[in-house]
Amino acid sequence: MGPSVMWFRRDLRLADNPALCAAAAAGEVIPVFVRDPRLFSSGGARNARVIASLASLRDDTDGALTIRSGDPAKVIPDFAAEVGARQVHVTGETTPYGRRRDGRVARGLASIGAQLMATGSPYAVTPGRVRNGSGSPYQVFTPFHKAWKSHGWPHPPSRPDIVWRTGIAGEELTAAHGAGVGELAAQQRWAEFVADDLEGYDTMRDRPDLDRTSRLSTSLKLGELHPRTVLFDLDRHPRRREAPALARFEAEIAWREFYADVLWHRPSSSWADWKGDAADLAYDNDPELIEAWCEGRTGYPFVDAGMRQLMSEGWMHNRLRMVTASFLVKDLHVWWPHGARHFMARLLDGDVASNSHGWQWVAGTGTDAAPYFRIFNPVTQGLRFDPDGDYVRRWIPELRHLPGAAVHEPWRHPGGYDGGYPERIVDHAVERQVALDRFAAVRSSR
DNA sequence: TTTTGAGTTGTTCGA
DNA sequence: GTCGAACAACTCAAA
Repeated sequence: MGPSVMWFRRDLRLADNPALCAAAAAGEVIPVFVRDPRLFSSGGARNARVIASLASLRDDTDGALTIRSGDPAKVIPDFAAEVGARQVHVTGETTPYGRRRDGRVARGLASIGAQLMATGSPYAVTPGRVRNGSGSPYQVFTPFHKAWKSHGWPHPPSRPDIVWRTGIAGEELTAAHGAGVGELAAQQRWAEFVADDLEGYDTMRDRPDLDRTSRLSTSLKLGELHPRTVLFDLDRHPRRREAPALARFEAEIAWREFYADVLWHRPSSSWADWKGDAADLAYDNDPELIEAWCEGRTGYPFVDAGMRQLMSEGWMHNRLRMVTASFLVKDLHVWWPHGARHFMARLLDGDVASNSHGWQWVAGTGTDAAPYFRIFNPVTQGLRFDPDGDYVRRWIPELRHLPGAAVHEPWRHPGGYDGGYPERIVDHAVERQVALDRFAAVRSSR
């Protein structure tokens, strides 16, 4: 039997990797990663993060990981022919682009007498598998969650003995190893989170000032860690005292799986309204307001702090993702894909399913969407979830001279603008009413 | 087929 | 300052 190719994509790990097990079972393994210009064109920080993870994976494969660039539909069949492999193993892909791409790759391979072998997926339960009593996909989270849980998932496979074939020519990795990046770092981060931050997660997760989330989103996105591994560990966690925290973390994983399932059934919902009845809502899409939002100078400290964290870290706390998204959609009257695109360009953990459907939830166009009257007040949210103002001061130097919660309302404090912080670009109370009126107009026209 | 209960994350107003 | 009600109906899922 000849060698087989293991084409890594959203599964940059060796542990709990059924596709890699399948490749190893067939004999010698040649690992490859393809830099697809379609996915590598935007966002320098994201590329750097992927490249750092690849450097780690290359070490873990005894240097065997080969890097190629180009359209996978050409690169992969060429590579298979070059190394004499009849099988290319992958983790199944579920995103709209990934599915189209894999279809083209499979046809390219077939034309040279080779096969694309898909095993598993980046999810505990492969999207499309969870169905309701009448065989339809779920459109509401809670029943999905219940069914998803009872569907169950297999025991994580143990790491196979792999014979890597080294010495295949490829491209150099242009970035140095990133500290704290890669499969081992993700496993360590998960273990640390369970040990230090899981207790109280159910309530603390909402506090951006305390920073008590797992910070595993990018590792899950890149597949340095598989959610099945996480769920398996949670199931076996001994401490009953932490039951609410365990349940909450599991539910967050379930949300990720739910949105992947929703997107799988409706690929167009990545950039179009899932629920069409908001399509005739009047949006302003004012470029100047959008730019102010992107750059974190709306004059609402909590919103701006979130946007600046995104700019600086390529990550934003979940509470801020909701608050900033609500502000763009409800206060600035911007159609959600404008915001979703910006998030995707900046977020290291940017995942089309979670991102688009998180935005649609806020905008009221998605599955199980927030009621139209649920409009976040950026000041109230700041006072509630950043009560001492520490998060705002961390990201907005212009407000560091204000003590405590005063940073949330510089307009109420003498000298509040002495640091050069901008005035509010809109009046929340006014724009909230505008948003409500526009929803009412759509309703009455139906 | 019909019915029934329920649905992530909020805000404001008035008693 | 605290608390409950109103903000709308609609659709989904399951019995």
